[in-house]
Amino acid sequence: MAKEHSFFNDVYEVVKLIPEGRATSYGLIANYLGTGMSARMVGWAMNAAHGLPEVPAHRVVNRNGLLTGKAHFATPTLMQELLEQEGIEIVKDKIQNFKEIVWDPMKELEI
DNA sequence: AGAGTGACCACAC
DNA sequence: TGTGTGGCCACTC
Repeated sequence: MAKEHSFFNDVYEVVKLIPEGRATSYGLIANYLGTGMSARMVGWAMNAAHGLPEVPAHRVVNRNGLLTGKAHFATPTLMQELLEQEGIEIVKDKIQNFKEIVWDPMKELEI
């Protein structure tokens, strides 16, 4: 454990910065962190983020805006519920206006 | 130390 | 929601 400067920590920091009503994708985070970071690693980090309530993993979806990780939440519907609560429209586990609500750290944080 | 796996992404068919 | 394959890096056995 000893978090130190693991990759996960960086991912968590970015995810925590995601504003309400917005969402981002694994690839965007990976692209933002760059450095050998791959989208799979972001997913892996999220897997470790399971016990971190401070990390809104429900705001992280795949590039299509599809809630691929919903199965990993407490309940399969929890992810959608949380997102809808923030005003995000979801149909069939997919964010409708994803490209409009997407929060790209590379643009928002401007490296 | 080699192989398998993963909450992905991009490309080809 | 099309399906299949390769690639990416870290972790586990």
